[in-house]
Amino acid sequence: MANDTSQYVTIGEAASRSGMPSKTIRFYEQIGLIKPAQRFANQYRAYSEEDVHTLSFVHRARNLGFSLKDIQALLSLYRDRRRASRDVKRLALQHIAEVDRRISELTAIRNALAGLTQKCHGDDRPQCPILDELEAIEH
Amino acid sequence: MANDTSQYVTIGEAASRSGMPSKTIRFYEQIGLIKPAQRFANQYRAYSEEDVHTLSFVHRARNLGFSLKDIQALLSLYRDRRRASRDVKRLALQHIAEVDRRISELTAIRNALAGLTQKCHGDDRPQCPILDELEAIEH
DNA sequence: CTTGACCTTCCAGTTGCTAGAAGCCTTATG
DNA sequence: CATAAGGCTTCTAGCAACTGGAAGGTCAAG
Repeated sequence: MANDTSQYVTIGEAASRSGMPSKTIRFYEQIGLIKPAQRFANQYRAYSEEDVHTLSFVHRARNLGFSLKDIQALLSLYRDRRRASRDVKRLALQHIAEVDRRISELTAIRNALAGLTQKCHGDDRPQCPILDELEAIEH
Repeated sequence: MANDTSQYVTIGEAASRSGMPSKTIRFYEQIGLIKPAQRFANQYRAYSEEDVHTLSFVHRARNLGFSLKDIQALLSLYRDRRRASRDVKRLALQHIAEVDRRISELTAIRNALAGLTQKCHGDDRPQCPILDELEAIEH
């Protein structure tokens, strides 16, 4: 396994090259996101350049917030030579819309919270509008 | 249970008044976030005004994105008459910081994706920079 | 020859629910 | 009075997307 000119690397190498923990790689294999790795004679998983490549692809897509389901779709588009960029773009645009939704949701939350905290003394006095407004007694 | 003047309501009522599904209320009880509900003679869960109140509190806090762990802390501060607003404010500020982090993360993602999609024709041609850059071959 | 760093498998736990099965309780209607 | 609809009960299992740990095999160096 100390053969630098070898085509194949162990999962640890693949992990550090792709930026994902080995555990995650095994997990992806287990759930069928990536195809079962080849094996060395000693049963260790063996990854080719291309495999590492695919792993990086997955890693990047995850970093962009694509779900594993999305990634499955992206991977099959990626492997399909006759893929239409239309499909890829549609997926990406959908994802952007989703992310935008999340952002505005979080922004609303953030502003609500900021408003509440501003009204809270933050000292030893027990009075705190945050709890009071969370309570929101209607009477 | 047809007694309108009763102090106590069933889980369904509590659910619609607090805005949470019954299932979620049972779940919160199960994990110990809220204390076990009292029971009617027929074993149905019985919720007082105050209980419903607490449930609304939890619901609001969830809507503000507080984790159940945070809410546990908020609830105990809320129940503690000698609570200092300092503690509440600290929790809220921490949460704001967390939300801000999430927002900028998502914004970065969003921008990266927007950049990629802009370069993608989105037609029948197989060429798509989204996949290419996700790939990010270094050579 | 042993140590330590890898690797293997399998199982459990995380967060915050949600769905479903199987069965009891209550009310309205025929 | 039977029965159907709806709400309630418990329990179990599943979702995403991992992460951690146990128990053990393998390999290179000292």
